[in-house]
Amino acid sequence: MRDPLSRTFAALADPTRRALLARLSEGEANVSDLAEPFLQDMSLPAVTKHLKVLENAGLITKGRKAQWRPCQLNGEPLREAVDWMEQHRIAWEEQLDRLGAYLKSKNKGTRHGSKK
Amino acid sequence: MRDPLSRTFAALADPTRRALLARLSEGEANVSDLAEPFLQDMSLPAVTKHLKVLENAGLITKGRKAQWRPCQLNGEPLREAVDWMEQHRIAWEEQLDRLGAYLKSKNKGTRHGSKK
DNA sequence: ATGGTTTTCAACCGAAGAGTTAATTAACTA
DNA sequence: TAGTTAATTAACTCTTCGGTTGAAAACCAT
Repeated sequence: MRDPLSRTFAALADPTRRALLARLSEGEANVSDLAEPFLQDMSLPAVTKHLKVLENAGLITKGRKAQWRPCQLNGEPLREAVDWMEQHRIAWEEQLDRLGAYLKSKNKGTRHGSKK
Repeated sequence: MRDPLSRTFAALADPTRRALLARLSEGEANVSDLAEPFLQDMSLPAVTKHLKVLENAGLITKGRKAQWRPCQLNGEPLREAVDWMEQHRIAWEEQLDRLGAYLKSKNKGTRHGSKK
């Protein structure tokens, strides 16, 4: 079994699941509501499985109202994933900045980039 | 073949690959440098494959210097992925805000939550 | 040319993913 | 009780993933 961050990213690595999340970011919805746009492409059990993946990743929670399962988005895992990415993306940008500063300082003493 | 966003998330859904990226966010490194911490857990070709996945996702670029392949992080796909996530995470938080506002307004007229 | 490094390629294997259909569960409704 | 709707489970197929080992490629140094 995988660590939470891996499960989050794996869950996001599928366009159908991202579309489900996008739909849920507009508000709660039942399984059949969520499935409706996909039923020409895949079966209902396929959607159920996708929702299970999202649930296992903690990205959604499923309630119960009679025979319906109202699903809600849960943003917390998203925040953690964003945090991980930002941390390294920012480090990457700092590298670029240092490179830029280096190239600048290299041309400082020696006028317009004359060699040596 | 998959869309770029899916490839990015899929590439991030593995702890080895995230560790490789973390290492690269501190600066450029060769394949064998990158592989070194993992060689007790897996073979060198396994690391090569992971790097290939990262490269195909556009998260790293590989240069060549003699027989070495200096790898660099590329943060752009990270930014796109973060954008996608933030967009929906924020929508989710606005839901919470609306819910909070609703609960607040519900208790406005009727003193301390008396029921009807 | 020979030999040593660094890295990749090829072929294979088992496990996990994403889909199917058919059957089942769980709740409501007449 | 019988029927309907919503959703899940089971069993199966096919593909992709993550790893292996062994060989090959590419480059440098003697």
